[in-house]
Amino acid sequence: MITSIGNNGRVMPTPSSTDPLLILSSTLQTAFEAVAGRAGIDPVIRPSEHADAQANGALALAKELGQSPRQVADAVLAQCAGLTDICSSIEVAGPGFLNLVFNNDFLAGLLKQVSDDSRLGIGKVTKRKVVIDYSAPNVAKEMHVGHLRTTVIGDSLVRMLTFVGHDVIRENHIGDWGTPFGMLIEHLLDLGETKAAEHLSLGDLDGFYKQARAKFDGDEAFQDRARSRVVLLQGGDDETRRLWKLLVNLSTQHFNAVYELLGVLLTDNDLMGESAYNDLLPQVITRLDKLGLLQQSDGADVVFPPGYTNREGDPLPLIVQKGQGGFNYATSDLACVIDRIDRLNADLLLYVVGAPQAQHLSMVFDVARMAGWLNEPNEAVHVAFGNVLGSDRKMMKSRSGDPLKFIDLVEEAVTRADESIASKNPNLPEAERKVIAQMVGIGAVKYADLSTDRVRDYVFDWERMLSFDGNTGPYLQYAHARICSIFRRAGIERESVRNITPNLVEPQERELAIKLLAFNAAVIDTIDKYSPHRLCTYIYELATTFTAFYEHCPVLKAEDENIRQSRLALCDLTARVLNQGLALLGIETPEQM
RNA sequence: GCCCUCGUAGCUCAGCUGGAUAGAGCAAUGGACUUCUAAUCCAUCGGUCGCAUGUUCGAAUCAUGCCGAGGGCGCCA
Repeated sequence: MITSIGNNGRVMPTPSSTDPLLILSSTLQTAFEAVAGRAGIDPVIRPSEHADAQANGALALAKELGQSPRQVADAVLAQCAGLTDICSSIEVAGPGFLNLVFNNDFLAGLLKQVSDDSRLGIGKVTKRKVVIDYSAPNVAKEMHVGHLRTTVIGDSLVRMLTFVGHDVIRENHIGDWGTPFGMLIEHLLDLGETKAAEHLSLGDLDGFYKQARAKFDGDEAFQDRARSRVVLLQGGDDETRRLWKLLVNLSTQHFNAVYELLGVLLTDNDLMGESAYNDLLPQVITRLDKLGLLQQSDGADVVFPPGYTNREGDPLPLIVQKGQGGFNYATSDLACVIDRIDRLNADLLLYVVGAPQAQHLSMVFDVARMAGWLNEPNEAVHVAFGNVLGSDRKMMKSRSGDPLKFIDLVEEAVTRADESIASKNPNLPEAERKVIAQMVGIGAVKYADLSTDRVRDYVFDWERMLSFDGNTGPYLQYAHARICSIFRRAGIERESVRNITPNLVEPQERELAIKLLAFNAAVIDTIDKYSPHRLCTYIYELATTFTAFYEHCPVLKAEDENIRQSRLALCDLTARVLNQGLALLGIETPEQM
């Protein structure tokens, strides 16, 4: 099954789609075009509160045709005689809307198609080579809540992009280079390698960093040592490189432990730290110079991309080589663009980086375009996210006060989940409960982060994150667990009901069917905007629609065997979509909780 | 001073490719459990969609200007 995306990023309907709204859209388009007497009319199909769907196209077309919207709607309706296999009812309503009610057999047939499809109706898209830059913790620094966002959002985008058929390259651009390493290496030497290794392997990266920083700030002799150590490091001195590598390895071990605990896909193979681009940096300058883009400003080498100004209203430069001759992050970000496009042949570069970097990245992309390194159809996108705020609504900065350590956060979430499960389901053996608590606790943390619009600031709240009510991970997992429980209790294999075409009678059954068939659209929309919260909203709506069905439509106690079989099929498909949807967010679904 | 993002119910958030009466959850109130796991469901309560003007048949959604919050603005990354 192929769902193609047009160059406007929107989904174009294809006959093989299992999305009833798409099918309706392409079918009604013909009717609208017949009335308009020209091609390219959008019927403007939307979900509706007054019917299963509504077509708003008549209102827009009325002016062009010099008729009233209701006249246009009536004319379109007259063209829809052949639609009876899709819609059981079409009527004109209000100022000129077409209210459409789907034929039950049509919906049931689509459900069967989705059920027969291991991809649950999610089509593959035209393949692109995508490089996604996310997580990016700093060596010898603790991962904190800020890293949580980029890591969790990036991981979920990786899963979705891969699933729809893109070739995805993960890059973890760790901060493993630059001036702080002078002081870090000198501090390592002061402590002694063995003691430093013990210190760092305990995961107390911040303590190590702070000690080094304190010495640097208060001790001039140490400052001198640190500065000359940086020179040695950048000059490629063997012993210095060895010590540097030691620091990097100890840190990445810690990162890997966190990634594994979180169930994030990043591994050592994805490491592409700043140091990896070191050899490319001089080239960036020479190439910009050859292109005539390089200018001198206050002793630094800079490029002036148009459209940026500083406080005084003067053109704002992107500094690519400092007055002292050193490179900075602009240089290395430009090297990244070159490397990702030239060496990796990527055509889409995603940067899951905090919103405060917007101007910097925008300038880097502009300079890359000016230099001809980034051309259509290749594109770079800043997948920006907002700050993590405390309950006081102030930014949670690692500097000020006590930073919330990543690992402590996850452990507390798991502990709380464990306590909840123990109290709600005391018969569950402890070993099983521990496994489930891990899924629930970590799922809660991830879902809390993913379920709000990423560009907005995010209020970090223990209570809400771990609450088992409302739009939370545990609620969704619970809906899934309840379905599994039905099958477990009845001793029925899930696979055994997959040859059944459901019979949709009750309103809750129809609602559930329509929601299930919207999965593909939700995933495509989520990817189109790089906004996981859209998928979260869909899954939450699916779960609430399911629980309404669950309350109103008895499954195992259904009045006859056909209804029972039909409802079992609906349950199974719902569980599969919940499971797949949450999997695309990087969240696991326990079978009981 | 300039630029960017955000402003929706008491709280936390959806909705923003313009469509009918703006939706959830939490909190508050009232119901439904010898259960297909009540970690749930149903109902009630709660909103000048920051303000104003404009575009349009139609604006929470688009444009412009204000107000408020946060962020960014030359050698940290």
